[in-house]
This record gives sequence, C-alpha cells and structure tokens, in this order.
Amino acid sequence: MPELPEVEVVRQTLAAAVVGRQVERVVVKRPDVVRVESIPQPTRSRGLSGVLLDQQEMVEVQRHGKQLALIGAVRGAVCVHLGMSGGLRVAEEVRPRWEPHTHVVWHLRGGGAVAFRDARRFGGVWTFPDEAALRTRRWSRLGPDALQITSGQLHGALSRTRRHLKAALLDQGLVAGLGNIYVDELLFAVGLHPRKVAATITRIECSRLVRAMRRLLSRAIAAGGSTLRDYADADGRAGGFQRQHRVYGRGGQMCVRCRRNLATETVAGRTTVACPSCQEGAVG
DNA sequence: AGGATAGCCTGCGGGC
DNA sequence: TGCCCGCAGGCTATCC
Repeated sequence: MPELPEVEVVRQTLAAAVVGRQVERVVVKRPDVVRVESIPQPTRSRGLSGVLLDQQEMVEVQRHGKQLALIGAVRGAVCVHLGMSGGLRVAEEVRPRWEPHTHVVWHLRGGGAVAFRDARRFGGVWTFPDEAALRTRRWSRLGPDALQITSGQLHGALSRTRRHLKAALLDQGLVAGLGNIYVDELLFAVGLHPRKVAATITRIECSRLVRAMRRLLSRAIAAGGSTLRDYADADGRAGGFQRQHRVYGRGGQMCVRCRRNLATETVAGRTTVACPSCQEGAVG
C-alpha cells in the first residue's frame, strides 16, 4: 500500500530524525530480508552489520518512486523497499506492538533507533557500497520518478505499448511511484478509462495526465498520505488522504461527479474502480 | 518479445 | 464466538 506519497512522507519524517546521527549498532533479526548487492572488502569481517551503515553517520534519506535509501557519510547506501506491508519507525526503543515482524533495527549513538518492519515481506533491504552503485544497479531499472517525469517522457513511454493504460502506469520501469490507489484516482481525475490502450493517449491528454499526477501526489503528501489499514509515517502518525479518495474503495457507490454508480472490474490483475460515464476510452 | 498471470506472505474482515 | 476462506497488493518468475 505505501505508494509514492506515503514513502515520501516516511522519507521526510525519517530524515528529520536520523540525518546527522551515527549508527552505533545494527541488529538483524531476519537476515533473509537483507540482500547484499556487493561486499566492500574492508567490511566483510563485520558481516551484515558492516554493510548496513554500522558506525556510519547518516547524511541523507533519498527516495525514487516507492523506494527509499539511507546514505552513509563515508560509504554505504541502504535501499529500503516497503513493499505492501512494510514500515520504518523511529523510536526510543522498539515497542512491543512493533516487535513482531521487525527485521532490522538501527540503534543510534546517543539514543533512539530506527526499525524496519514488514509482516508480508514483499519489501526488503538492499545494500550497496555507495549511492552510485545503488543508482547504477537498482534504480536504473526504474523509470523517472512520478513527481519528476515530463509529459514528453511519459508520452514516449506510453506510445510504445499496447497495454492497458493502467497496466502501463503501474509499471515502475515506465514511471516510478504509482500503485493501485493513485492510478485509479489519477485516471478518474483526468477522465481516462483504465482500459484505454496506452498508445492511444495523445500528447495533450498526456500533458493533462502529468499535471494531474503532480497535483494528486502533492496533495496526498501534504495530507500525510493515505492510511487504509496500518500505514503510518516514521513518527507513527497516520495519513488523512484516504478521506479524499474519489474512486478507490468506492466501487458500487455514487460517482462524485455524475452520481451514477462506480464500476469495479479487474484491470492489469488489480481491483479497479472507475466511472463508466466520466472515464472514456475502454477497450477489450 | 512482450504481455498476462501465478506466487510470495500475513492480517483482517465477512460469512457461516 | 470462532474458524475458515478470500482478498489485499508490489514485485519477480514463469508461461504463453
């Protein structure tokens, strides 16, 4: 469920708590959630901790699409992907409610800790020698970030595929950051049907799509993201954007625009809600 | 080759 | 009340 807005809110709240702080000790409770992409020689002897920013000052928390990265002052970049059920939490200590499924804990010098928790383990942690390696080996597979992509870039990507528009927008290799919630909200906002063929989107439609995408994601970030079940930021605060959803989770209810019933169907293997009269261009 | 789909994994809500 | 089933979904692997 964490999509770009939720991940960005986690990034901001996490950065406020950890930038400038030094990692004193790393506890890995479930080693299999940590994927070591390459092992710098000097740290090999310290095992997993050595590649998880142990003894490093954290200088930055970055985000690309739905992925986060903790950057060490001297070396080390740790990519955290929250997947569906993942979360990062800052606390003086890991609370009992957070104990189950907590896989990695970074204890900070001077007190406090950051915990990575992920019940379903669709997410994980990937370690790299530095930021450049993270970008080359992992983030290079992602398309431009949804808040940065230009209309020209998106139109170029969409024009090359006959997939459904929704499937294309969910493809992180085309544009990074959208998930099921925000794609449905976006397509309703611009009045395009999820089952429109991606390549039929005109430059003008794509321009509207990109403007609506920036507006939607920015408003969601400002609202603290969408909390459906248990999403919260790094300080444990829930978001409020779910109250502004116009189609997601509202199948069968009234369209806020035309008052007809919203339809639920499966598109790109995902539950999809759209208004049959306000969103045009469906095929097959 | 590219697109659709299954499977990973756990929690939770609905129905009986 | 309690149990079981199905669904939720980001991403990778596999099939078509």
